[in-house]
Formats: sequence, structure tokens, C-alpha cells
Amino acid sequence: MKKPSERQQMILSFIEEFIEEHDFPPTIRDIQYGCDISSTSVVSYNLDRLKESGLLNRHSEVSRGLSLAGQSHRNSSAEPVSIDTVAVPLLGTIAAGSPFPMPENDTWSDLTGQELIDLPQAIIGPGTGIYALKVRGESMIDALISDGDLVIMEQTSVVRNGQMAAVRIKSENTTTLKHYYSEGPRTRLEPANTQMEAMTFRSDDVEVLSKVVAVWRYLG
Amino acid sequence: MKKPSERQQMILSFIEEFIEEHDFPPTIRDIQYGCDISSTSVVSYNLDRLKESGLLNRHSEVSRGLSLAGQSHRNSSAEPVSIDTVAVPLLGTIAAGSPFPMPENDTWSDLTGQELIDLPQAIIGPGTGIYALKVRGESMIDALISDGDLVIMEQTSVVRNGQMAAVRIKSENTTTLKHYYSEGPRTRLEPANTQMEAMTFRSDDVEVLSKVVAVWRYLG
DNA sequence: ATACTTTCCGAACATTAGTGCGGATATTAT
DNA sequence: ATAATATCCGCACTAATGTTCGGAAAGTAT
Repeated sequence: MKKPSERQQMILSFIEEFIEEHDFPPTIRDIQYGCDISSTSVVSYNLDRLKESGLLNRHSEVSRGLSLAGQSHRNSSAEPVSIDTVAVPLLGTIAAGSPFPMPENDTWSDLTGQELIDLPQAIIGPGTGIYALKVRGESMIDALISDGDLVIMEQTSVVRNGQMAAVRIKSENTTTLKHYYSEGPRTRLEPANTQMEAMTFRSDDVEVLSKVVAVWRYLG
Repeated sequence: MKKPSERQQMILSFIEEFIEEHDFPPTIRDIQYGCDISSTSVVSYNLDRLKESGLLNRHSEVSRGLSLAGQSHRNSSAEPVSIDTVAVPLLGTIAAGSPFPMPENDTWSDLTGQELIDLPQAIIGPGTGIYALKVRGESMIDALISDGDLVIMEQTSVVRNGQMAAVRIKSENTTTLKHYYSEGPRTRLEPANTQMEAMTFRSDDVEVLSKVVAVWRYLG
């Protein structure tokens, strides 16, 4: 069995990620565009090679009739170690204009059933009231957070100067993620992106909802 | 949310078994014959009902564009006690103008002694040749990456369109992180920050060093 | 019963998506 | 170089597959 060519490896990983994202396999044309291949026949040709190599199952005349054969090539470079992890509930999404998702104060425990995300204790830190949000849209772009990012939040009403927090401007009824600077009667909110400008508000017009503990952006 | 009808339940379980057996979803006609339904339109109708109930994901005008909504995770019976993690070596820092750090090809093994970072296997994915870099300075600001961020890289020389990668412009001898789009003889490099403008280069002037797998920003 | 909603039927229709083929380019072996 | 093989390219063709629509049946509420 020959080693698959570079293009074939790219196709293979494209299929893998496509399935991961969509839960169904790609079409030949999906692969064509995704891997920047000039013709469907080239894709078909390489799929046949991959099938010969036993790396792929292909059913002819069946749309999306692909599945990965070498299913379990687990971790190859490192030994799996078990470490302490915390299960963080994914509470929802942030999007422009939408109310900011927060854990209900009545029952923090009924989060069971929500989707959970395992994160290593070490990188989360010791905080409590941790939850995660998925970002939708580019509304947080000035906080260097883009569509699809996962934001790890910690519920709190006080933050130190300079920390990034979800703050609500009462008078405008808007919520965004900004760096927070309390300056006596005024509060300055500064985007993470230094190319954007800061704004100041009356301190009693600003309400801190949660602080940002971490941002995770998975691109694959 | 109403309870699905008998026929809808049958369709749902058929889809489940079909995927179990084939690793890809059925067509409307597969369902039609499998559930002994007289018309494709009836299947389509009930699929819409199931989608409304939130039990099924359906993508219109996509063949086999079905997936079960209920199960978010593959493994159904595993206990979430300990998770697999990989130790990722922290190879160095990225800064403006500095040569891009890469693992030495001679000895991948002498990374011992380097600082290691434990990351969950699940969020890293199955890739090999993974390493991490710490960002210094704001040189990557247009890729939505700021000072102190941890960038998880995977060594590769080929990336697909749309992926973020570390690319080197040979003629300028510079290296940056950009979204990569191959367009035949030209290659377009697009910042993650949509407020910045894309640039195009001759394809043979662009060398792909690594692709960005993930970005981790810890703020605490 | 009457009206209203849900579900079903069939059959044509429109896209989507896999295949085939002649010939051009690479790549490798002799 | 020459030949042999592996890949790639467009493009047309066709099978696979989702959609639409008028109308019939079945089920529910008034």
C-alpha cells in the first residue's frame, strides 16, 4: 500500500473535518472547492486511490457515499494522560443585539442536560460559576473575538481595572465585551482591539455581568 | 413541542439505523422504501415536522442533508471521568519580524525539557506535529490574536482554502498568520479581521509553514 | 354536519452530484 | 531521451435526489 499523495492526504483530512462539522460526508464538489482542485474528475480519481489504499470507503453512484475507514488512528505523538477536568456548561450563544445569556440564579443545578465542555482544571483556574458561550456573528470583533469562538465566562459583579468583562450599558440596553476601567464617577470601556476607540459612561450606568476568563478559538 | 407521530418516530429510528450501518445519512427515497411510504413528498413533509420538533437537523437542497439532533456526542456510554490529553510543546514566541519558530526536523524528540502544555485531545483533534507558540506584541492583531495569546499550530505544507496558516512571503521574507486562499497562479491572504484588507501574491512566492489549529487566550 | 388542520398521494420538475472520456501534464523508470 | 505510468483538466452526460403542487383522505374542533 503506497503512501497517499499530498493531495490525497488533504482530501482525507477535509472529509474528516467536513463530517465532524456537518455530520454527513461531503460531495465530490464540496471536496473540489474545499481543496482547490480544478475538476471533479480529479477528486473522483483520488477518491478511488484512497479507496484502493483502504483509507476510505466509497460507494459508487451514491451521493456523499463516503466514510473514513481508518477510523481510530488516535493520538500518535503523545501518551494519553488523565488529568483533572471541569465540565463547563455551554449556556448559549452571544450575538449582536441579543440579550446576554446568563445562568439562571434560581437553579444552577438544572444545567444538567445542557451541553457540557470538558476543560482542564489547570487552564480554567479555580473560579466558580464558570460557563461558556459560543459567539455568533462578528459583533465582538473589536474584542478580538470572532464568529464561532468559545468564550469562557465567570459570573461576577466586580472586576479589576483592565479585565475584560461582559458589561451592560443600562441607558442603551446593550451588552458587549470590553476592558473595564473604573475611574471614580466615570467608567471607561476599552475594546481589546487597540485600533478601536474607548468610550466612557457614568459609572452607575454600567453593570458588570460576568468577566471573561478565557477565549478558545478552534480552527482545525 | 408536539410528540412526533408514529410514522415520524419510525422515520427517525430508520435514519438512526441507516447511519449506524452506512456511516452516512439516507436519502428521502431510502427512507421512503425503508419505511414503506408511498411518496417522497410524504417523507419530505414528515422530515420538516421532525425538524420543527428539533429532533432532526435538515439542510434543504442538500442530498442526505440529515443528522440526528439528540446526540451531541458520539460515544454514548462512556463515563466522563478522565479525558485524553496531549502534551503540546511550547516552542517559543512569535513576534513581529522574528523568524517563525518551527520544530526542528532532525529531532522532534529533543523537545523534552521544553515546557509542555496539557490540552484535551478532544479540542485539539487528531492531528500530529502539534506545537504551541506564545504571541509577543500586537503584530498579529489583524488575525484577532493579541499579546499573550497561545497559538496552537500544526506543521503542514498544505492547507485548504479558508484555513488560517503561518505563511511566509519569500520576496519580502516576512511571516504572518493569515487566512489562505489559493486561486490558481495567485494566492490571496486575508486577515481574520474583516476590517483589514486582503492581499494577493504569486503562488510560488507564498510558502505555507504551519496551520493554526486553535487559539487560547487566558485572561483570568 | 361543517369547517379547519394535518397528513398523504402521485407525478412532474429542477438541482445536485457521480461518471466517463479524450487529451494534456507531470513524474518516474529504462 | 524515450517510454511508461500516474495525475490532472474540462466538459458533457446521466443517474441520484430534493422540491413543488393540486388534490384526496383522515383526523379535530365548532
